[in-house]
Amino acid sequence: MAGTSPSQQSWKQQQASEVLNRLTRLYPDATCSLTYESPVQLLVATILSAQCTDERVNKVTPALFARYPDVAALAGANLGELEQLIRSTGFYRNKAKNIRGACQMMMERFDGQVPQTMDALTQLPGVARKTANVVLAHGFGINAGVTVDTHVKRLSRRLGLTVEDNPVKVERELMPLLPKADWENWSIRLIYHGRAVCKARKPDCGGCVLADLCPAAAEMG
DNA sequence: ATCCCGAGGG
DNA sequence: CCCTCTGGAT
Repeated sequence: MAGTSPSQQSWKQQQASEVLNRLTRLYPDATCSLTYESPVQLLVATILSAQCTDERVNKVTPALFARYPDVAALAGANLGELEQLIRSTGFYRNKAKNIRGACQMMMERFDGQVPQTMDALTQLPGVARKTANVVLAHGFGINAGVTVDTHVKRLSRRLGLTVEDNPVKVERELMPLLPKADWENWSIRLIYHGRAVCKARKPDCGGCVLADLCPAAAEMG
């Protein structure tokens, strides 16, 4: 909603800044934890990461990329074989169809390359803003938006920065709170912290460096 | 709002 | 059993 007062917005900016400062000290070397060697491999790994841990994605991608290493190979993949290679990541029928379909579209419309704009990337099947933001930021160094996955949404809500549930609305609220150069730093470190401390089910507020400034910490413990 | 979907934890 | 994991399309 557009009912945010200037003082509330100012508080959110300071909150976001302090959160990022502390998490940067805690996770100084945080990076994308998916294994890949090219933009298309990053795109495929990111599609596979939907509702699945990156650790599990990294278990299937070595064999997957050995068999289908690039856009052309993936565009011509046998669908059943592709499904079996990625089966353990879940949603494997949709993911296989989307991976092959995205690579076929890249062959036909994008010169066999992974496109480098939000508009083009989100035309690919199985690619919306979250996946596109990851590819743009880590594959090409382009800060197009804030990557909002399940962790970023959960922590941003707990920290009092948004009450939205829709990831696109969460992203729209987060973007003005941070300098563009910090957008991906924000997402990466919230993901790290969400995995290790601020877990969905049983958050470890007692061991959290953000507890004193987190509105949700008092209620949880 | 619902579906896709497997694996691991509690 | 239930919930969660770097979502997206219908």
